[in-house]
Amino acid sequence: MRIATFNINGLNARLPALLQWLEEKQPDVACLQELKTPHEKFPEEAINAAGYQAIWHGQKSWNGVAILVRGTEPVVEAGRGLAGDPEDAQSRYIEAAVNGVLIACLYLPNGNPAPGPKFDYKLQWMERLILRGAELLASGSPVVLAGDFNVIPTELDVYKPERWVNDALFRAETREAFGRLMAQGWTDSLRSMHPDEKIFTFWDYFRDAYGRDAGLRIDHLLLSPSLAGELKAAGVDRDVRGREKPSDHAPTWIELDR
DNA sequence: ATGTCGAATCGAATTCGA
Repeated sequence: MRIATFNINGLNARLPALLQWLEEKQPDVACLQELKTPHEKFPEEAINAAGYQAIWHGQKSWNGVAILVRGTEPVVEAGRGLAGDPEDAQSRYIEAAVNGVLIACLYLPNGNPAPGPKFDYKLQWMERLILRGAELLASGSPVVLAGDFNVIPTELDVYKPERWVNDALFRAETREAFGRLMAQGWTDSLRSMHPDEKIFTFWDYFRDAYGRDAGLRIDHLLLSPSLAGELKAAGVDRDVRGREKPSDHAPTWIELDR
């Protein structure tokens, strides 16, 4: 079973790129973030024609998440939205059960500029995710937390750490909260398969960041303890970032033995 | 500070968020 996460940065603008990648890689599950489209403008027919069923949580202009599943099996929906703040109108979280695995697709807030209200929102959102993570682990179900976490976990995950120490993606508060999530027992699948490699999943559009390989590793697939032993491979489809009209993220994937 | 995208707007350029 192959599960991928891909911040698409505008689903309708990027639909040809998405369809090409799905056709090439045929992941069993694809978690998408930054759809930037309202619910009713989701390109469901094109995605169905590509062989995928989808559930999504859209929003006008910003955010938006979706889970695509290959084949004819309907997606069993577990929920939209992250509990803990009834005032939160941003579409950043969706869960689905696929082949016995609970898949959570998330788009964690960027949080810049920091400090400030956007950073506060990010940290509060992380606390809510930590609570949901504990619930999911307590359920005993196999779980994958997949998405754009907007968190650079360590210095190995950024091309030039000293430039990012005050950025919301790398600040001490952010890494501390991410560390508390990980301490629940999650496995960082990319890092566990490649302990010492510099691996990036995002390259800014500015200043030819991709050409200079000035990237970040901020897209993650975290595995519950019950799934960690099933991890067979993990990687990044880097070349997708180098194509025409690319997203600023590359698809990131794992292969599970199931 | 810079730079570049996508989406939306009392639009044909500007803003917002990233």
